[in-house]
Amino acid sequence: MSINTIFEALSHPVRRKVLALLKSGPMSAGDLAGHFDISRPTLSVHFAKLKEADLVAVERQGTSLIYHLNTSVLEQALADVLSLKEQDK
Amino acid sequence: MSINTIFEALSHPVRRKVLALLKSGPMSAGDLAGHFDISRPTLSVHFAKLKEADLVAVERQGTSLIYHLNTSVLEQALADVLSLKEQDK
DNA sequence: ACACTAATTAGTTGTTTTGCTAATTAGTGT
DNA sequence: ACACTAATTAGCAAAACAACTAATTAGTGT
Repeated sequence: MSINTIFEALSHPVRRKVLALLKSGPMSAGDLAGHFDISRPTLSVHFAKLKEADLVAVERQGTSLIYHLNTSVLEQALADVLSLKEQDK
Repeated sequence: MSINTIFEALSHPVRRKVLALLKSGPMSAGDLAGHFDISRPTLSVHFAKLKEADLVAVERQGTSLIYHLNTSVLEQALADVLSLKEQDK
């Protein structure tokens, strides 16, 4: 998992807000969508980027997809920034 | 200083590398340029974004511009992410 | 004033990202 | 099998970003 992927994921306000919302606990895509003014498909692409960076995990619950914050990945990324290391360029 | 500006600044690998280089101490634009394969004007724009986010400070020394890492701003930004707050959207 | 060096700003171009609507996949219930 | 709900993927247009070259600004020395 490249630190670039993580920073790319963190670079958009909507995606950071998603993480902030998930901090209080897992939520379905639909519940998350309720907090934004953008279309569901657009939001879905944001979810995909967070997933690609491994910042969130998904689990299906019936017809819903439940998103969880992957706290450890986020914290590791930040620790890396504090020491300002770059695994790759 | 918006957290969005800071994240936008942190989102590019070149800009993160600049911060990493400045971690060992202040450097001139020219010295920094020696560490990259991109043109000076392009790099200059990267510097401007770091400055806009207040992640670095600049000081003129003769004909050179010396860049300093603004450690406290960086650390505050990361602390904010750890708590995942968003000052603005 | 002129030349020289350091660095930035301006203008342009190609690429990447974002966001939309439409279409598709997946699961549940009848 | 069909309808219904949840969410994603596909395809496309608009906006934002990054890179280049050329031109400009700023400082130093002659």
